[in-house]
Amino acid sequence: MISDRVRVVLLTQAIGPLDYRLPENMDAKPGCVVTVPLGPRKLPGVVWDADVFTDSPVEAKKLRSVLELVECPPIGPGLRRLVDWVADYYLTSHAAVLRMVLASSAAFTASGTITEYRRTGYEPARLTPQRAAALDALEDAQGLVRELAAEAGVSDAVIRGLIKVGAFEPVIISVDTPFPEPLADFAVPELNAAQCAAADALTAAVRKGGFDTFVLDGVTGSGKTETYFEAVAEAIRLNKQVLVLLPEIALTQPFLQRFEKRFGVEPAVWHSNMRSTQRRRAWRAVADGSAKVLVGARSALFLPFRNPGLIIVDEAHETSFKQEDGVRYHARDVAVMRGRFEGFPVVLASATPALESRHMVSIGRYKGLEIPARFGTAKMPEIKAIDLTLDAPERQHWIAPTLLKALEERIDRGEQSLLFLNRRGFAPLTLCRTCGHRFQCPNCTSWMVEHRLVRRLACHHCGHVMPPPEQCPECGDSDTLVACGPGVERICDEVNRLLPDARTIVATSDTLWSPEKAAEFVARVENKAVDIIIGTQLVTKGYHFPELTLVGVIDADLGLEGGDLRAAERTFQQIAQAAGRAGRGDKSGEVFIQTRSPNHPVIAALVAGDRDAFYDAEIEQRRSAGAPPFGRFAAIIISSEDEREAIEAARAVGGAAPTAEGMYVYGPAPAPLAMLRGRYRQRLLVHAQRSVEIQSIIRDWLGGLQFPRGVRIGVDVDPYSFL
DNA sequence: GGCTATTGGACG
DNA sequence: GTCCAATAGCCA
Repeated sequence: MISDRVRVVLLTQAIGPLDYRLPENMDAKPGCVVTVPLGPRKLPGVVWDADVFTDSPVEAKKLRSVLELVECPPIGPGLRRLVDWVADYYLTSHAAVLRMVLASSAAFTASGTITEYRRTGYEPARLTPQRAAALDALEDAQGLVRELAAEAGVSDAVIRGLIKVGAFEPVIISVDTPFPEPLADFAVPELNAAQCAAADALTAAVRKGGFDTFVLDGVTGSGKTETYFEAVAEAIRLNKQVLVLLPEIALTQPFLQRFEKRFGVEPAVWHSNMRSTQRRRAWRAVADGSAKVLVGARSALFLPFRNPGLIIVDEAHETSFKQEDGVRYHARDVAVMRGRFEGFPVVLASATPALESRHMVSIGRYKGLEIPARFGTAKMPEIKAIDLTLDAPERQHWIAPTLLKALEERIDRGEQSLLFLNRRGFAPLTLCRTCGHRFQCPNCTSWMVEHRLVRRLACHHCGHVMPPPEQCPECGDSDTLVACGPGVERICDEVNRLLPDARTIVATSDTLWSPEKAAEFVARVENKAVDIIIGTQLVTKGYHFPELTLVGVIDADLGLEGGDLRAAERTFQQIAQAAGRAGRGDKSGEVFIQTRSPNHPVIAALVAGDRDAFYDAEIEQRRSAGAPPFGRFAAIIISSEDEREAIEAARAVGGAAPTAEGMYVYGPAPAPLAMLRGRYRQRLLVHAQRSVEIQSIIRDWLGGLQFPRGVRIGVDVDPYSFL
């Protein structure tokens, strides 16, 4: 006997999978999207493989019937295994992951359709001359009522009457316009030998199919994109779909242009602030296989590709691939798992691969592909350190004389420069000269950052803003507030004062917040309407400005503070990426790194251009500390609006900590951002050897505890932010 | 006793 | 998540 019972994962969190009866006429296999009754409500869910869950089945008489089968392509087995894996690995619910797959109702909204009609073959009993003429003329026709009436030379009412008696039937047509097909051979570029070798390896893997992971490691300006485009082309030829993941929306615009030059059309796009109709169109086109190439942010990873053949993770070292709220997954790692479950190659492209990725190459799990030199005549820039203790800027200035002189030279020569400082706004801290009051966010443990361009103080964590106060709220003195430290806006001010003729532009997420703004920025720089760009890490990625020959790193020591696990690696990557903007055309580039500790291994490695030595030293340090990739961490964050409640709950978690061989639990302690968005946060840190199954241990540990309402527990597996 | 506020399960 | 029923708290 075939079981008429199905397991349904509801999209509502905190309700586990439930069993339903399948009506006889309904064929809902695992992966099908359905609606089911729950109490008085009607909820969406997905039929799931029964063997994934181990709970004992509910008695048959409790079962209610599935209400309807939603008209949408089912979620395939590979993607279902990925959902299982993500839910298990990142300690979250199937519901939370499935919501990303169904992209908050993109799957359900059936709007954007029109209804056409066609003949059913039924002959109505009452056959007037008009009806007979219509049936005769519209034998194989299909169209809107208006169109059919016009074609048959009768009135709309005749057709409507025929629809009513059943001689015509409705056909639902999607108005979503299909995405144009990219052309694999639209503009095939000339590749150099190193690019060719890498491209051949990738195209061979795409052709062969099956899972494999490649680390495409090419210095900045080496033409990584052109290289992996060959693999994209091969997938298009084989009629397979491709996903390209980018770390920031700001990068999509230049990417789309490069893509169009190579393949003749723009690819489909996916990111979080799309309109719901665009979202629906992209979702459907991915699901029915008509969108061949999709470029997207993290969340595109969970789209239901019908026939996936390749995922490219561009700038794969970027920490923004780690999702920090909701389901805290790492897109790079999930991409690799998706390739494994669905059997296709995954490419991690970067000029500065993550230590983890390099390690996987060295132990033979991933395949390394290197492009060691820049493309064409471009040479790697020369990198020099400026010792700020010897070559100091004036008081309340941040540009050392040597760097200033270099900037002047570029202006004289009509070349462009980039000043890199990873700090938005004017000044990171504002304080009162009289009483020492510091402006702190009322909801977070962080300073209010002055943004002079928009005349506001803003919290970069929760978005709280206030107008710049006239007087100190503590002591009441006016005109005593001073800005401490530099942000990009302040550096821009300094440049404008010292080099009044220079045309400057500030490039941060505040100024390039939309693809249009980003495109405008690119156009201004390319048209040489800008001499000096002052930017955060946003401009260190993806952009290619041939006239840019000087990069100045304002404060290389900034990222090294705080001493988190990846501080050195991140600083190295950021500065290497910033430096990589220089000298990408036929003019050679020069990079100055301002630092107070020129002998720090990170700075020394950058100046010496000795990437491998830095990576090797860093990996040894990780090994001896048992840090990733040799060991693993998980953070347990306990938060509440009430501080005492948070502390007590955290103590309870700490008190119940299990002991396991090779696992250590630290804390609880106030989380590094002790207050965030009005919630007090406590943290425990779990450090374990790789062999320890921390997921099941933490699941059992927290599952056995009860907390007052208002206390929230979040687990961050493989945390990136130790902030 | 009778009223309202709080909380723990069930929901299939 | 939302509903409901059992329970606790409160006043007269």
